[in-house]
Amino acid sequence: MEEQRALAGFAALSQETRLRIVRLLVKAGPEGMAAGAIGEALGGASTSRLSFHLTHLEHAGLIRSRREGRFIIYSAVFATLAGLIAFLMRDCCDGHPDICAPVAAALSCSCEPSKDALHG
Amino acid sequence: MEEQRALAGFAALSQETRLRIVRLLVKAGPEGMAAGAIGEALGGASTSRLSFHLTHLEHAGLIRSRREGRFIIYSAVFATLAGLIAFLMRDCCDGHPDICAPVAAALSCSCEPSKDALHG
DNA sequence: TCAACCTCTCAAGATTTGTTGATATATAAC
DNA sequence: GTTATATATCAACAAATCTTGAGAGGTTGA
Repeated sequence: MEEQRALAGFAALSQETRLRIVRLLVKAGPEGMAAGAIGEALGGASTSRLSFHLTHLEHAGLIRSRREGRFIIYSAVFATLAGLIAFLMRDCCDGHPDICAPVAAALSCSCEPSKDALHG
Repeated sequence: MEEQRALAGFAALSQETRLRIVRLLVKAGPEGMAAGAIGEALGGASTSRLSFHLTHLEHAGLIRSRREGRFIIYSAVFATLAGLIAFLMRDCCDGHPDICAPVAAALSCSCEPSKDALHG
């Protein structure tokens, strides 16, 4: 991932509504959610506001959309999330994995609900 | 990590100069770098501008500072980086690790220079 | 104490970003 | 084909953010 793309990604995640949308879609997985359902889960954002943020996120490559009948379904793009993390941590610690081990630990923890020390 | 802290973190990372500073300090490791050295590496940002962004990053908890004589040394706070990633990916995929595995792969790759598929 | 050095603070102006309300497009049902 | 549903677009205003330039705080060594 190049710098400009990473900047767009972090900027997209730096706004309350958008961060909530991404987290919602990360939980939802590949199936995704309809725009309306996202708006409901977020508790009543106006459609124009929601659309503004969804467009912003899609343009940043963090989410993607597909049409299903009247609905537009959004889902998280995990490759972009992975790219952001890799960009941030690339060449970390000058090749001393022990230093950034906690970062890796935090992530594997998220993927395995049983070890929930960091879930609270 | 709570939402407001995560938002502050992503906002801090969403600006070109600040993202470069963080990546520089991630590479530098716990030893860190003096403010002046950071400014030089970034290629001539004015001291007030540099100080503005360093303060912003420190306030977001992404970096920390210590004084050494005339110099102020900044270093990355890896726990905060870990927290951001964990916050973003928490409860991902409704408990199906296979879906977000690429994210974990991207990170472990960063920590082990030998597997450099994502380093280019 | 003085001079040199390193870094921070402040105020003003320019730029970017987010919200609102009205309107437009697309699909589905009758 | 008309109406209802779902979502996107646009323009205007409000608010947050970044840069610049001037100046001030500490620290060191003579």
